[in-house]
Amino acid sequence: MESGRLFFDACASRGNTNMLFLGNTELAFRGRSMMSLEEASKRRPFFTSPDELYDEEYYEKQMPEKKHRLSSEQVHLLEKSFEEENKLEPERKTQLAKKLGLQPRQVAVWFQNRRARWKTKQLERDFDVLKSSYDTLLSSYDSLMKENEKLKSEVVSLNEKLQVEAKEVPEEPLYDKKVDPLPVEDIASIFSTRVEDHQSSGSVGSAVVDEGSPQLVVDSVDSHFPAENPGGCVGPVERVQSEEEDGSDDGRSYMDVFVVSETENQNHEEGEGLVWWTNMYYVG
DNA sequence: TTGTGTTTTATTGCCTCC
DNA sequence: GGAGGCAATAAAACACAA
Repeated sequence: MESGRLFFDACASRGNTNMLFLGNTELAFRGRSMMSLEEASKRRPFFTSPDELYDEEYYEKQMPEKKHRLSSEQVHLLEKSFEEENKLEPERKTQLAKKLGLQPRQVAVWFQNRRARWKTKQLERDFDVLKSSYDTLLSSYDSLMKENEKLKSEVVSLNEKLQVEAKEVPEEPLYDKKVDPLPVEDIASIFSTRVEDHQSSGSVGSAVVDEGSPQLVVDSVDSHFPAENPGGCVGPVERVQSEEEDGSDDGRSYMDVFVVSETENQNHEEGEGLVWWTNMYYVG
């Protein structure tokens, strides 16, 4: 009784004028109603005031059935039908309604609610998939970051080692040496001289140049000087190797030179020359 | 028993399609 | 303009812990 009262109150409070409670028949109509207002009022008189509803006898006769749940068989059949097709054509709707002993409207409402539930579940599934994908990405991002940190610390450690080693070599680093670079033309003249295949003279990778003048021999074994591009500056380094020092007895004076390339297409930072070291010696 | 949270049934209002 | 779908919502029914 109380629930029925509440039901009426709720409908009234919501201004629900579209509902009629006629005995055991609940009629919902709103444009596409199952039964017109005229038809309904022919069958049962519409109650005139809520007070009438408190009369026990009247209430039992007039009030609508409580919301009832569908039986498990009905739900099972509806579920089976939903699996086949989640939309309901009018023909299928009436067939199902007949089969289940329900109003076609109830079948339609059941499908509608079922679709809403399916959609909610689908959203949950999509969320799970996305979350899993996000977690995987996050995990690989984390490991990349760790790897990055590890590599950075390796760089730092190697730099420290380099600094320690730098202290052990000559106090004045070679690359700080101030030299008067030879003009490019002079270098070009040096390297434009005839270059013999040093292999023929027994010294692998070396070349003897211009037999007439003091000969500059480029020892290509230690050289990283590109033979096809001798542009740049050449400067002597203090070390002049004597015959005694290296134990050789070829009658030649040795000197180390370094070459600073000014070539545009070299791979070096702006303002820095790319330095090639080479061992040269004059043939005296 | 009762309070509370969840599920199910149903309504309402809006929108789209024909 | 009617039919039907959908989102939002109400309310009954149900489940369950305290």
